[in-house]
Amino acid sequence: MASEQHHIPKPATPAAVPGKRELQKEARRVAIIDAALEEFTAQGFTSTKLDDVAVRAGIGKGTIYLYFDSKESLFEEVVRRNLLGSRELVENFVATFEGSTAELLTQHFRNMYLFTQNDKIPPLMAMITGEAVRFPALSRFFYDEIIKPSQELMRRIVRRGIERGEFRADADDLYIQILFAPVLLGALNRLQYGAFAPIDTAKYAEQHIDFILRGLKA
Amino acid sequence: MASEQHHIPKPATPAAVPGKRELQKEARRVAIIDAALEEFTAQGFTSTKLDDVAVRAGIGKGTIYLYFDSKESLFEEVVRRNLLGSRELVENFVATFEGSTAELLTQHFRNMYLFTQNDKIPPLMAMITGEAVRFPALSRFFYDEIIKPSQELMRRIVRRGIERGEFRADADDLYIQILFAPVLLGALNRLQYGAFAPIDTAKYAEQHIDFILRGLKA
DNA sequence: GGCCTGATTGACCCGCCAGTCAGTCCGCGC
DNA sequence: GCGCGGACTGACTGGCGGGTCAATCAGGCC
Repeated sequence: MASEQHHIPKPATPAAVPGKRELQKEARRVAIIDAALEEFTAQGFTSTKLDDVAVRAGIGKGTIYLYFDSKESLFEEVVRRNLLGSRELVENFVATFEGSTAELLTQHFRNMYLFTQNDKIPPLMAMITGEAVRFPALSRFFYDEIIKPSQELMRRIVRRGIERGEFRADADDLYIQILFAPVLLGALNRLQYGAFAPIDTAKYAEQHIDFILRGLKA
Repeated sequence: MASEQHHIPKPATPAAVPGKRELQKEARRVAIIDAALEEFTAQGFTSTKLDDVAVRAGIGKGTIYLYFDSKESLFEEVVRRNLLGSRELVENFVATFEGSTAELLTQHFRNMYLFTQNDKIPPLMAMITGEAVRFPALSRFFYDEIIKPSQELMRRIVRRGIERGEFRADADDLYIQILFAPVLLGALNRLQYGAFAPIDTAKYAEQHIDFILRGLKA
């Protein structure tokens, strides 16, 4: 604070030459988030010790605080990183699909099931559900970023089917959650009861898709 | 004891001192469980302080330990008390129903929706989901006592429909979760997103029931 | 009233852990 | 190779909360 910047040592083209430290920083950040995901999903938010996160990430605890303000903000970042993703990709797929809407719906649901097969996802969902009461802001974020767009996309598919005469017209105001629910619940069930009541996800998915098509057809 | 301030009991324990200690004990037990339910569902398991439970129950913290071994066993008892219940009643209703299976199914689902309308239930479900990782035994208990019987009952209804020629025969090996899921997810959704994305549960329920009947009919 | 016994209490103990910061390390520019 | 400054560390602190227990209270009985 004693001096204004009388000497700017910044070298040329900082973007082109990341430098060892720059690379390190992003790698650290990712390592912390990954480690935190592991710990949070295994222990739950409150029971997770930042010491354990640090050990898993191979760093000292203090370092976490160079990258994140608090345990809470780390948690939010974990959710953000792991759930936001392929939205554009999926929307594009739906927008450009050329076959029948039944096929589109089938493929779309298969994709969703594939997504929830990722081992990280169900524990994350469970955690968000469990912590929802104490993190209403997180619920809101989750709704705005994941749930709502997914519902809108699904609604678009249903409308497409109606317009083409494939689906019954009064499906237009159907609560989209009714279509979705088995995907999400299936994921949670696998997590909670999978050990002693295993589910054949492929069969489950096909039955579900078949069920939906029956329910929607004109 | 010179400066002993009279520790007149709180508003609790009015003049009513008719019964014996036995009655008092059961009442205390219930009071603790009720208070714990409130706190657990509002704060989550780990964040709930037994001091707060005690205050809410109008007793001292030490008293909780006269009735329960630990915070954990109190938690399990809360779940037990609030979710086990009307099983016989419901099974009897299904067993003796005389109308069409479509009517039976409709009524049964309406009952389930009614049950999940109880304000205690969704937070409890959310909590169980959230704590599942750390309490696998609770998951097991929950599955054996609630999920499995519910699924078996539903399966019986589906079979009844098939036998009477109302439902398609190949619905027999359908994953029952697919039918259930919207009920449970609806409850969780109301809890998590109800504040900013309200759901008309009655309409949701009717749409869901209609959807299921379409999916099942012969 | 006096006494016994079991119920109740809440101050206290103690381990735990989020968050801090003084000290150390090390890449980088010169 | 040298020293600056940012990156990193981990011992430490402060408070929190589960669980305990010595002290106290009160119902029941004579």
